[in-house]
Amino acid sequence: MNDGTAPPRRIRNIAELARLAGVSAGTVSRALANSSLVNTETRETIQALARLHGFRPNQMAKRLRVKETKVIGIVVPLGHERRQHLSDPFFMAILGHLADALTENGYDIMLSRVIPDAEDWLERIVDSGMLDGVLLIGQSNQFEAIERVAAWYRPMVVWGSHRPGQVHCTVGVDNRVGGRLAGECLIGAGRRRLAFLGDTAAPELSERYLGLCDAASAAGLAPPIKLETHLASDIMAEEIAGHIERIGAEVDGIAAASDLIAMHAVRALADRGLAVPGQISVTGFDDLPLAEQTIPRLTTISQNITAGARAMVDVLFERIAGTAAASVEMAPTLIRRDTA
Amino acid sequence: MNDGTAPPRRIRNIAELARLAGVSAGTVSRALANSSLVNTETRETIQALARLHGFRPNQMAKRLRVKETKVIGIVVPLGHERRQHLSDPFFMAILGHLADALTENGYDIMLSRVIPDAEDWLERIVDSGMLDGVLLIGQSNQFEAIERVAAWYRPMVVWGSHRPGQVHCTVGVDNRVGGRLAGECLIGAGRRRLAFLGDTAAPELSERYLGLCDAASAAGLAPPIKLETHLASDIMAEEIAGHIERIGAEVDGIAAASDLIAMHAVRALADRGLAVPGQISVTGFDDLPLAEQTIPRLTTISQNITAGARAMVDVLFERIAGTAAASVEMAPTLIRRDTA
DNA sequence: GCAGATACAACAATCGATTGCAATAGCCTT
DNA sequence: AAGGCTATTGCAATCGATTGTTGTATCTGC
Repeated sequence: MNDGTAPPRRIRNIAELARLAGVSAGTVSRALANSSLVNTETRETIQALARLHGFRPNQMAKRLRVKETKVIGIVVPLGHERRQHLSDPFFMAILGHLADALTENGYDIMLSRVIPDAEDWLERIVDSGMLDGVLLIGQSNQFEAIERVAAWYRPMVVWGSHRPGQVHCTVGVDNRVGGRLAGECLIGAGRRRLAFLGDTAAPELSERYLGLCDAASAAGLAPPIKLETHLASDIMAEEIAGHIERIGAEVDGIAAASDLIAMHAVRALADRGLAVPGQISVTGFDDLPLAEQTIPRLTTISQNITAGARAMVDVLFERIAGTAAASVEMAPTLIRRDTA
Repeated sequence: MNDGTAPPRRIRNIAELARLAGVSAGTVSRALANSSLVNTETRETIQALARLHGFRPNQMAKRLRVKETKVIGIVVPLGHERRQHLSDPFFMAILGHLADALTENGYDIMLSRVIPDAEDWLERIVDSGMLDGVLLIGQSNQFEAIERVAAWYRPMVVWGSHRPGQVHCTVGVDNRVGGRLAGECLIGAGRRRLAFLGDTAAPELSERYLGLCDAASAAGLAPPIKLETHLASDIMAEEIAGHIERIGAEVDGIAAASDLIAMHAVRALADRGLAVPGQISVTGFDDLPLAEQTIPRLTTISQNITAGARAMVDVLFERIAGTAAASVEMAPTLIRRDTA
């Protein structure tokens, strides 16, 4: 009655609309699905009626019936990190790309940040009946749990490291090579006393450390110091500051486990009057868009997040379709900028 | 037969488990829900059986039946931005906090990044039957669409500006005051030729610009120049560089619409040999964790994202419960650091 | 004018759980 | 011993759609 458009009375289900249209529920369902089984005329009548009342079929019911939810779970396990780091820029970057790719293909996204305390956390997610597939961002320290589930659940792809013989399907860069690249860069810049800044509980990060060791030993240097750092950004800052304070002049080259850590390190070094790259060189890891905008610009190892996200989605779809698509391992590259 | 634990034969639904346990489906349902209606002994038998077979009831079916999905939609409308900016650090920061608060309360999160081309994009989300409530991050240029839906859909809370008389419920800072604070800071630093760097299509950002104008006119200055900038980070960089190139010496104070924009601006200024804050002052907006880690540290307007996210969730729950909770407007504060 | 094909729509089963109600058995009370 | 409780469990309806099967006009060709 308001502006020509008729009563905004809300319709709650197909049955009601069917009654209104004088047909059966089945016919309405087919009409809304644009099935050619229903007469063009009635089809249009019904669609018009639906539009008029702003009716949209309940997705929950539909999905229950057709056993396809069109929802993909994106899960971030925070095993070695009680504190949230959903706001970690790397995660955000990859999430953005995943969201793009999934949305394009008509899938919705269910986001879970999980603190794996319940032991069967992954089973619970995978088995909820709400998801057609799962993308795991990072292995954290949950390698076992992931393997266990991967043994019977196919549509799952994990961002992280690939260990020979593992069951679950991963997409990621060769972290060991990445670590080596960082080391070679530092050594090439004349640095001899190296340190690794990060948390080695996660396999990805531990591989990077090993790569750094490879480079050091190839150059005949002592194994790099390991400086543990949590990933939650608030404590990270002071932890890093503490490390820098402590190791000060003992170290002249820092390979950070991520760009974010590298940024904090550069900041902390500046606070203590240590010039980067004048006195100390620093490398990051990830090559986030941000890395190019800092002062000084970060020298870093590129993960090609865009391609990685795309690969994860492609592989996932293949697995949903039934193909047993294999893991993807990409080559990291060194991006040389200002800090090393 | 593998290690003492019995056959891993998978059970697909409650009926199957019921047959196995020799009881009816209803009893199994109650047993798994730990209802006191079922005998303690049988209850435990059933639970043990479920555990043994790794059975977990289908959530889709449950949720259809009880008409409560325990899922909240977090939606980012990209009306004035075709390109994705899910990776925008501000969005990521608030998403992290929202995820915490929702997960704590037993809710799952459905993430949608929407390009509102379909006209009824929001109706479609809200009406899908998949969500108990919706959190909208930013109004973009979709004020009308949001108002239209808010007229009949209660459990929705929007991060953004509150215009007098609007229907939909918002949580956010007073952006106009924030803009004024930025302006006053720049003027207090002796700057007289101001510019606003950002996209004024979104109401939040436009308010910030107006606040900046307030400050300028109060100080008897000419209205600040408006420099339009897209929010997608890849084009943002060159756009900002272009602006800086063009306006160079004409401007001595820049109020950026966000911390990210401010960072890019500082970077672009450095590239052109303009010292910050020596020759030009810059302010950001948001006070992301990052703002403290850049070199030089960003002077910025704080949004208190933590409190904001918490407030959004609180208000949303009240609205889900039926209370008509009102909008929340927080006061922004100036965080004085190095850039202005 | 009739067999057979065609087009359309109604009927009813199904997806997998939840839950009000009815039924049964065992126990207590008087 | 009969009536009344209580503790358990089974039965069946329900949530809201989808879809295979069946039924009935209408139409075609001969």
